[in-house]
Amino acid sequence: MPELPEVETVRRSLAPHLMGRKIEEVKVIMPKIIKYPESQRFVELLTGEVIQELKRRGKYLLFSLSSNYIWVTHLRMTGQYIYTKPQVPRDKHTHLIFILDNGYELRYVDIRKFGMMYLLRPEEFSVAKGLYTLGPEPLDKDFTLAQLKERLAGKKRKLKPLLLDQTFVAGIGNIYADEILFDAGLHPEREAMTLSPEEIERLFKSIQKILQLGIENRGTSIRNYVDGQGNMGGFQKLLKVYGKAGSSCPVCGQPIVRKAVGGRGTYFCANCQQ
DNA sequence: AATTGTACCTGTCAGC
DNA sequence: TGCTGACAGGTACAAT
Repeated sequence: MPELPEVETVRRSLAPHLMGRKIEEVKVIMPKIIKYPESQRFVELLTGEVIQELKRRGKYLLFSLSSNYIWVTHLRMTGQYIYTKPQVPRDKHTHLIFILDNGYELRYVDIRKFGMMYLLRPEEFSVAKGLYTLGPEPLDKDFTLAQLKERLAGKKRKLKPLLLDQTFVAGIGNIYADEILFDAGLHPEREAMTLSPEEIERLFKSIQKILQLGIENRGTSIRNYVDGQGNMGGFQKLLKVYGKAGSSCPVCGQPIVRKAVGGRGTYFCANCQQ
């Protein structure tokens, strides 16, 4: 489900409620969500910890704790964190519950159970391989046009799979990849090394613009996504190509097409995107 | 080394 | 009404 703008929205919606909160109890209903350490150890270590800060890196949420441990979560397709009062009925896909010291609890809900959690010391970071190998953060100052140019050079790969590769750039998923490529006027099957300097600049600007717009609109809710308070996002109203096969391109009026590219459903305008 | 395919799960929707 | 298959905001790991 959640890509960079959704994870950032979850972070922002939870941070004010969780900062300084002590975790009084951890209830594990579905141990397989916990990847490391073993679930009993995870519970022992997390119980009594105080949440200091809530950070994001790519699509990962990072809770820094009062000890030097970091609680790492990836929501994958359908993971949600819900901050709520205990008396509110639980969704049947609630897999972990974190009881807080202020009468609230944080629930981890995940229909497809693809999500994962780790509790790591800084020197153990490589245990979460995907986090360890993450590429540059696209909205950070150190993500530059020159850097993108360099990373694209000599790459024969198609743009769509490249944007989805988290070691290339962190945080872009299937929705935003399609919206970025439409905004940049670039075909999802273009080989990366064939881009002109002017096209690379368009891609660079569209990556930042579309992700920023996604955050400003509190993410995209098509199926399951909600933030930490259970609120839907608004960016689904602004999508131009994703999920719009058969409707007309907002720029030229030609029909939007759907095609599998690198195994993922891909939407684009074959006229505007070359 | 770099791609591509497959597995992990549950739910929904279209077509018969 | 079922049933069946395709598809879904993702990535780890195996196989080429």
